[in-house]
Amino acid sequence: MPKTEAQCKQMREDMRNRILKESSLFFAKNGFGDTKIGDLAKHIGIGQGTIYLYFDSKEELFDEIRRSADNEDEIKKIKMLTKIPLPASVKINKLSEEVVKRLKSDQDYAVKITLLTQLMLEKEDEMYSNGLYKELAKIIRQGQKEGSVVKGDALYLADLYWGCVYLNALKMLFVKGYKLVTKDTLNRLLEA
Amino acid sequence: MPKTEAQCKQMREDMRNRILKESSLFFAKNGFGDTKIGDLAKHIGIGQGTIYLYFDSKEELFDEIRRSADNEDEIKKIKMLTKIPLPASVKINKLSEEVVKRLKSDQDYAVKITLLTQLMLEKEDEMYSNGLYKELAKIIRQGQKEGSVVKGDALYLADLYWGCVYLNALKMLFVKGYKLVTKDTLNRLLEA
Amino acid sequence: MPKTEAQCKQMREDMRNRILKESSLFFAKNGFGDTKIGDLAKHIGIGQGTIYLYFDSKEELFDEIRRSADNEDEIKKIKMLTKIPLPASVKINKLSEEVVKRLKSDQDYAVKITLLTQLMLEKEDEMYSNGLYKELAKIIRQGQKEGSVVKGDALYLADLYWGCVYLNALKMLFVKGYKLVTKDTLNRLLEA
Amino acid sequence: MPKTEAQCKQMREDMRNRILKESSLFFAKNGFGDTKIGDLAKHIGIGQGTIYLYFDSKEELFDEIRRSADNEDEIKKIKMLTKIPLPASVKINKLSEEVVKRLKSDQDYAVKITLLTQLMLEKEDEMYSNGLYKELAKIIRQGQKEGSVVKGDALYLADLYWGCVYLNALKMLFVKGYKLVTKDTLNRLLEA
DNA sequence: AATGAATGAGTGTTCATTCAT
DNA sequence: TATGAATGAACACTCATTCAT
Repeated sequence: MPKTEAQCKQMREDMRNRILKESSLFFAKNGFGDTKIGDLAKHIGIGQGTIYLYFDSKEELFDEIRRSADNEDEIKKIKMLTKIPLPASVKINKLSEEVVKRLKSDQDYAVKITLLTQLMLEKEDEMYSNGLYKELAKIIRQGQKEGSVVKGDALYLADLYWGCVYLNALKMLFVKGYKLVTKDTLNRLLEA
Repeated sequence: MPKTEAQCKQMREDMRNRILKESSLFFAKNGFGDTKIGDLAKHIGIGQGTIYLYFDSKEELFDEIRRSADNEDEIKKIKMLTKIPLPASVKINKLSEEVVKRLKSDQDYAVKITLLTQLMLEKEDEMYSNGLYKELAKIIRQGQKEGSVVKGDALYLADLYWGCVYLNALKMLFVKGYKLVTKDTLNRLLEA
Repeated sequence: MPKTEAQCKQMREDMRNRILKESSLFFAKNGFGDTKIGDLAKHIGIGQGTIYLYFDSKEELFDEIRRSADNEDEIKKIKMLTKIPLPASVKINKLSEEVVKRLKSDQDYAVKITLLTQLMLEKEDEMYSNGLYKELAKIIRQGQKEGSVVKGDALYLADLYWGCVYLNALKMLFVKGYKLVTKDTLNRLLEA
Repeated sequence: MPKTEAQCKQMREDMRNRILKESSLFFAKNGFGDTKIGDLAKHIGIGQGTIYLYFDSKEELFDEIRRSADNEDEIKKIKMLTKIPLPASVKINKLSEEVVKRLKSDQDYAVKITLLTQLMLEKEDEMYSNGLYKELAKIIRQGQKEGSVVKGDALYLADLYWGCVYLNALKMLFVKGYKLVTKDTLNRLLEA
């Protein structure tokens, strides 16, 4: 008799997450067309067929990865930051600190940022309606009132900031020993 | 009516350039794997076979496009700028002005920047030895001596600057009606 | 410059029909699951890819074959026979004669009958509402009034008749040198 | 509580027969290629692996099923009928009666007949040397001498008779609520 | 003994490349 | 020279079979 049902479910969940996690790096680096299921399976260390036990098709796997990159966790975090009664300059510093720390320590974060941005680029017109953009723009506007943030369209500045983050995420994935952006440089993008 | 040999040669050259030009947009946007020869031909408005009269393979076409993106023209321009006896702040302003103007008016320029950066990302360790980086770094060092440019590793700052340019190129290709970076914002990336 | 558009269209139509015709024998004999696209292509003498220039998938090809087996030509023929003012016995004799003649000379006819019947079997409840059944049933009822056809439910008798035709079609495909049913035997299935 | 060896053996035998019985319907309806081991297991209500505890491969299972369909029981029965000193018309009537009764009451019989016929069709040239054909042919010849059976090649008439039985078996499997052939109709196929 | 997740050989499908016209 | 139908190698996907539990 095999494992208990709970164990079984757990194992399935684990494998599914493993595939998602390992695949996301591939897709982020190579895109859809240049990612071969065979390479993917070999890299994960499983049989090709196994992937199809958890996902209906390569496309579904890709979509699922993008969907999980597009989840709300990041947005929630920055939303919370927005609401706390602090000067914008402190909020921005906290944000930059967090971003740099995670980019440095967590490859998954870099992957997520990369996929998120690529997704945004393809959705064209939705770019400025993205949650991250909108929340950061709020802080920027607060900072502009407080005089700590440079003048200019808030979404334009948010785009500058997140763009820089994206590029650093991308380069963390591609360039071995990349010299990551510093908290101060990120802050300076917005500082008055 | 048989054309003269010169006319013939010209026509061949024209078609070859047309294919290069039209393809580069596709490759810049979709990458290698997601660009299909069939789609390419349809977009250019020629038969699939025609492409193979001018290029041996998809790979050769891709390489040729990257090679032509990687040519020395841009580097020469900025090299000349480096050598002129002017304050660094003026040089940087001229560079930013030129970059913004061309990004705005010339899609080919955006394509070129995009391909160039993607090429660089794949060559990993060569990143900081790229000509554009090195030339801009010289100006940055000059500016740091003159006190007009922010402190910090010159290549790190050059990376920040060109990264921002790359992102704007990318978004010009993807996002319809994208609000391009201004000369002043670019300058501010380096300003003390 | 390639052929004229009309020629092109004709060639495409020819190839499509060739694939349909050659495939139908395979599908009729082996069913869907035991028919391999590779074998099919080899048998037709074309590349595997060619099939996909004319049909979206193996399934679509299969469906198309069944659809073309299910067309109305046969039903129209027998419908015409139904309407002619003749004794039922003569009509039945004409029908049997025609069927036997075609089974003998035309493998495509045997394939058609085979596919048609298999299709009917899968549609379960529609069996007796099939056109061939209904038209033959009319003649049978006429014959029963005239006293030339055996008593009993007309559709039941039509089923007996067409079943026998189906089996002979099937055996023509499978058994080399099969001794085909005679016109007289077919007639006798219905004779009083 | 460990069972006795005999119990164990019995259980194995039971499961094996269960698999054989349940599978035969699938194979008879769908053929080899369209029968998936996964579907089979699900239908039987056991794990896929279990099938492989009783059979070495899908092919072996299929062969075993055909072999058990091809066993001699049926032939023995009709052989006995052949030998009894009765008029052919009575023998035929008994046979038809038996066949109709079993088709009506016993799905396994329909499956058996179906598989048997399909097996025969694939063996091409052995068709007329099949035991059922040969035994029925003997009765037919007896009947022709006695004047109760229609003239014509005995094997040809046997083929007509068994073909009709096969079709009814097939339709019992496929068509819900199929109106089975009657004893009288079967008899009439051979009657003078 | 029974299970069903994992496997990979085999099959279906795509697409870069060739070639007859 | 230009075309697009044809090709087959490469890739996506399925399913018979294995195996850890």
